[in-house]
Order: sequence, then C-alpha cells, then structure tokens
Amino acid sequence: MAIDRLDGSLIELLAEEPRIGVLEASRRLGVARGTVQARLDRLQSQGVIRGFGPDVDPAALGYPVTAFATLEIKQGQGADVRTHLATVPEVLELHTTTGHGDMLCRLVARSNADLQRVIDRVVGFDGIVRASTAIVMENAVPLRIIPLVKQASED
Amino acid sequence: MAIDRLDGSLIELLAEEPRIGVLEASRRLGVARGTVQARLDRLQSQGVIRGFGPDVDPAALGYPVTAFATLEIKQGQGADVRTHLATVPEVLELHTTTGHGDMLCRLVARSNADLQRVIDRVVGFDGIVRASTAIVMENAVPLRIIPLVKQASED
DNA sequence: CCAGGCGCTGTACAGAATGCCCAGTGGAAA
DNA sequence: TTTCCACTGGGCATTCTGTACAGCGCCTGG
Repeated sequence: MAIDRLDGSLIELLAEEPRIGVLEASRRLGVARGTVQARLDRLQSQGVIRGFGPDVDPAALGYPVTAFATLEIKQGQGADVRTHLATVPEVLELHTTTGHGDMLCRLVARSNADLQRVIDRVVGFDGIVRASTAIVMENAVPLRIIPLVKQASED
Repeated sequence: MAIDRLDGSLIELLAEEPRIGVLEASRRLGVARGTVQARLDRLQSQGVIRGFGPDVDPAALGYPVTAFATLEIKQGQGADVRTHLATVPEVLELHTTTGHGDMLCRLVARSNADLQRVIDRVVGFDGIVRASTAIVMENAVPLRIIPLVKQASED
C-alpha cells in the first residue's frame, strides 16, 4: 500500500534528475536494474506516480501573473460553472470546496491588466454570484512533493 | 521568445505520452529527429519546460485530503512564516498574495482528523494571526497546462 | 521443521534509442 | 545577391531498454 525507503529514494532521485534512465538510477541507488524497473512499474500501476509530463512554466509562456479566485456559486449551478471554467485556458486548476457553494480556482494572465480580462471571462457566467481575487505576489514555496514523499516513506 | 505551433505540439505530445523518446516524437510530428532535439533543448534552456519530474499523487501516498488555508500574517513576520511553513511536509505550496499580509497555502492530510493536526502545526507559530481553511471536496479541473500552451502557441 | 512464495541479484542478448557529426536545401533577412 | 539559419536525412559508435532466467535469502503458512 504505502511506499518504503527505496521507493522514496527513487522518487527523489527522479525528481532531481529526471533525465536519468532506469540503469543509471539503479547504479545511484545501489540496487539491481530489475529492482528499479519493478519498483517503477509498481509505483505507476498503483498510481503513486501518475506520469512524467513536462513541467511547463506559465511565466516563460508569457503568463507571469498568477491569481486565486474564490467563486460563490448559485445553488445547483456547480456543473455548469465547471464546464464553463474548463473552457478558459487561463484557468489552470479548479476546486470545489467546503462552504456555501464555493469554488477556488487558479488563474494566470499576461499582465495585471490582462488579469481583468481573464476575470471578466471567468465571472461572466450566470451561475457565479460573486468572486474575490487574490493576486500572487511571491511564490514562497513552489509546488513540491518531495518532503511529503520522505515523510510517507519513513513509515 | 514565445513558442510556435511545433513547440506547442511537442509539449502536448510529451504531456500525453511522456515515455516516448525524441525519435518517436519526431516520427509523430513528421519532422526530423534533430529538429525535435533542438526544440527540446531550446525549450528547456529558455525555461519553458522546467523538467520532467515524476508527477506524484498525494492521495496514493496516503494523503487524500487537500485544503487551502488563508493566513493572516503579523506585519514584518513574512519571512519567518515562510521559513516555518517550508518545514512542514504537508504544506505543498505557499503564496504571498495581495491583501493585508495574507498568504495562501495548499495543504494535504491523511484524513479530516489529521487535517486538524496539520493546521495546528501550521498556525502554531507566532507570526500568524488568523487562518481560515477551505477543504477541497472535488478537484473539478486538475492542474493543467495544455490549454494554455495551445493558446500561447497560436500567436 | 519444511516447502512455497516473493523480492532482489547478476547476467545475457537482441533491438532500439541516444548523442554527435556532417553535407545539402530552402526561405528570410541584410 | 549573399549570408544566415533552421530543417532534413543520413551515418556511426555507444548506451539503454525490454525481457528472460537461474540463484539466493527471507518470511509465512502448513
């Protein structure tokens, strides 16, 4: 079910140097290649590792502004709002949260001015009653998973 | 500066099937292998692609509960709070946002009960005045980047 | 106490991909 | 026109992958 220390080390290693292959990983970890291969297969089939997609930086794509918007949704309009927001490319992520029909979404924009356009597009939809936006000034801790992996692998 | 359609298609392809190599990608895209190699190098050196780290699912690691906490910070305590939160493995992400010394952080926990422990640890720090937490019920739109890449590559 | 199952090791081999190099071509900019 | 640049298509040596197999220590159930 859970992961052990070898799994943890393997994930850490892959996170630090994604380009290394199974063979090199086995050398670094001091185990046989077949072991690394088996562990990787298991981690992927268990869903612990979803994949190795490219990690794209929105800022380098021309979208340096990030914001979080809390949306208040009209009762029963949840599904429609989801569908609507899924069509907006600048919506990178959307969560339904506890509270009064609330949602939280992550937005990006080309500039602060452009953010206005994005927000207008997001909230320009019937099911959305109100939106409050917080612009990200600094990403103090970038999305990370390694500390959690370490924690989980030490049980 | 920006990316063109070939870059966009390449990123989409890698996002869908990360395991394919440069050679296979060149076949799919109908271009020479050297071209794909050159594009990839450029995308990485430009920072558009940060890497190919493993995409780890916290739920599969035993942390199925996600929450967002808005923290109100005492004036001038920002740096200390950042340092504090960086030591908590369950804090996956931390942003400084506009507002009155506010921060927004993403948390995970083993259960709703465990979330209490995590929150206690997060807010158990002098610089934090108040915290309000929203538990994620449904991840309506999982973190995605492809729509944005498409948008960016069509300019 | 013993047999089986399981995971890891070490090895082997064919097929495939990688990193690197180079000559040729076509389009765009100077 | 000339130069520059990206892309093509080919080649080469090296390396990695996928797969297989025998051997071995460890744990567990009978």
